[in-house]
Amino acid sequence: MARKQGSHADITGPKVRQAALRLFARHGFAAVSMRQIAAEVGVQAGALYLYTADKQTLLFELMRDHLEELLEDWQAPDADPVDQLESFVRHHIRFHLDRPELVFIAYMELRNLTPGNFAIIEGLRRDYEDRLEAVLKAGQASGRFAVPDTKLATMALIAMLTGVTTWYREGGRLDRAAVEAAYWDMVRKAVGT
Amino acid sequence: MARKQGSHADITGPKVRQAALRLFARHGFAAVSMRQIAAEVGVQAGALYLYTADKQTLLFELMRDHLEELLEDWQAPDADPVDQLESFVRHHIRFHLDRPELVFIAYMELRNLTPGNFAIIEGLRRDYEDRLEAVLKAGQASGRFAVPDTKLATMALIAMLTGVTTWYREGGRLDRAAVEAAYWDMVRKAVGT
DNA sequence: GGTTGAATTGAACGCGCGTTCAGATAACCT
DNA sequence: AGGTTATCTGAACGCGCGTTCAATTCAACC
Repeated sequence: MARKQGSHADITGPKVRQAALRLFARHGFAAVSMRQIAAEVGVQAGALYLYTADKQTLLFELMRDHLEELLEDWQAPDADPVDQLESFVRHHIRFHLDRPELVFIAYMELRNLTPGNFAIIEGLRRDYEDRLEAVLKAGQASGRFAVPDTKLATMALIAMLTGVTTWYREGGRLDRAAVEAAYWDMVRKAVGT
Repeated sequence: MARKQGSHADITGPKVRQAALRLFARHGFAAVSMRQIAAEVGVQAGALYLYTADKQTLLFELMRDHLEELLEDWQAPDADPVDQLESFVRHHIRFHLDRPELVFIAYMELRNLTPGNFAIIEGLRRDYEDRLEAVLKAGQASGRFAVPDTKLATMALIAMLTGVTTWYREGGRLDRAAVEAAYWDMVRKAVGT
């Protein structure tokens, strides 16, 4: 059987990535087989290789696309460092709460990347960290912030904010606006502003 | 060959756990085989089953022992909430920097636990979170702290502090004392004290 | 020095893995 | 209607997996 209705490639391709995303996030890259992904898509395992070179590439492209979208989606606004920081915090929380599975994979499956792919992903991640550090440095220089060390503060704040995905549940005690506000309150104080 | 020198059980047992710890942390539970662990110990795969019921139990006991040690190692001092919080922060950083591999496993391999084992580990983790939240609640009640939400603040602070293991390297730009001090400074400010 | 038993080997079990590829199928084009 | 081509199947490849267990080895004991 093939070509049952319209062009299947435009449908199956995204389905493969979506199934891989779901399964990798739930069970981990190494614990998921190509046959499981194929079953989720509704296809035999061999057909997956029309849409990805191999399993490793499937993982790598999920992570790369995620980080590239993250980088595209936020630019520091032309404002003072405090407003820039608030913008960063609110965007980070929104973006991450919208993509819990991608966030999970991008942080957990680094060690399953080949060295070459790892270097690329790590570079993208560092670009993102540098964006935040630039804001902190600007604020520190202008005397608006008082952080003990901008690099350490960058890592500390990103870890704190990203952690929201580990506990936040839709429909829980706090809604997104409350979560955003609470994190921003803590970040604001932590940097001494 | 057997019993080459003294009692081997006392030596091989810990070696098995150590090898599993190292390999699970480096490559992930699902990506490590019993044969790899055995090779690291210097033994055939079958011999591992003298020291563990199965691979799952090996993972579970590493995580359980780690969390139980964490819980045993810190009790809130009889002091005001600010000092309790400082004690918690400094202990958390020290304890985690001393055991980066266990920390990594305990946070990353949760999804590879069977449901029963997962429930036990999650219970231990919640006990630890409750310790911090109790401090925050006490500080909030006495007016020393001003956090937006004690549960959210608990999760935010633990995520921030645990993140230290992802970037800290021995012999790097900052030593442990500086790291401890910097995190405490940010935590102190974040809770509004 | 013979016996015991803890410690380990090494082979075996059935199974699923990632990946390849020749062949089948069905939608499209002329 | 017939040919073309994108899409997918299904079988096959060699390999390593977690786990079991009879047989073996050798330090310790009598």
